[in-house]
Amino acid sequence: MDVINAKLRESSYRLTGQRKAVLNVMLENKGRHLSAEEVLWEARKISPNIGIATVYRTLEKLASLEVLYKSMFEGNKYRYELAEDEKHHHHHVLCLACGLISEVSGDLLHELESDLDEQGYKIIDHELKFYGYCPACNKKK
Amino acid sequence: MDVINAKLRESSYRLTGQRKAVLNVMLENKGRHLSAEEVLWEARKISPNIGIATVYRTLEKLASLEVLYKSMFEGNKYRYELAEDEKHHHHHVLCLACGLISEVSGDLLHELESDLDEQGYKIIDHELKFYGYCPACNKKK
DNA sequence: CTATCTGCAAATTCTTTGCAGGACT
DNA sequence: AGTCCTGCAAAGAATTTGCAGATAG
Repeated sequence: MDVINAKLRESSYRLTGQRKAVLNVMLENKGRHLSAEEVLWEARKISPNIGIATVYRTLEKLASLEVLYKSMFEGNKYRYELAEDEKHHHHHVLCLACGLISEVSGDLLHELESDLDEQGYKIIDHELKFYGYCPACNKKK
Repeated sequence: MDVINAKLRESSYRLTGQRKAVLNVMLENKGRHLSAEEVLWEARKISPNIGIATVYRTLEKLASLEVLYKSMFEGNKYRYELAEDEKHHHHHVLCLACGLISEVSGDLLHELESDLDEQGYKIIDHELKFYGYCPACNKKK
């Protein structure tokens, strides 16, 4: 939290009620992947008049500061999650049955990246998603 | 091509002029990743009155038959590429400088998948994207 | 004070859908 | 003939932007 505050200050970022609300929503949902719409509903419990534009602007800013991770799900929708240092590189498993998003840690990909390195690429980041069934749904089948 | 035709027939799929046009565009751009809009412009050279809706419907159908692969790029836009059997599992490298999309083959991910298997997941597919610089742009820096 | 932030509504961008007419087999 | 297909235009969904008023520092 101190780290987050420091990051915010760095970029002439005003800590308004609405931003506090969005930040609280994200902190209270550590580990979950929320859409902008979901953040809006939660944030309105704290800051009732907050609008969707403000939510988007805030999430965008927080993502650019790496306070949040932003990634695309369901092909056409971003979801945001609190960035936690321990899991800098993590991957998502999306359950095709129930929609559960779980996470896999592990940096299995360094090998592939150094291959690309040798080919002349400079890899900055990667994104990996798995599609399948979560343990609960897999059992039911 | 025979394989494609067979697939089409299987699903009471009519090979109209517009669909031939889209298919030709994709065949002529083997290895490239086209957006619906790009397919539209190319297809109009062959079938001048084709509309964007038809392009989407055709691409969707071809993707469902696994004649094409469909994947999300730039966060908000699908791109389509001809499916070639040899590279069933391949991954994308998106150059942050020039936008070039190149491909990596290799199924480095089985290891991670079997880990998940042991945890009770049933993994059906995965999608991996790398972000960085292609050899040409990396050199220029 | 004054630069930044907000809510609203309108605009954008990509994709999908409804419908009336047209075409393939 | 009858089902499937097409183009058009309108609808949808997610996100962004312009603007005039509000507010943090």
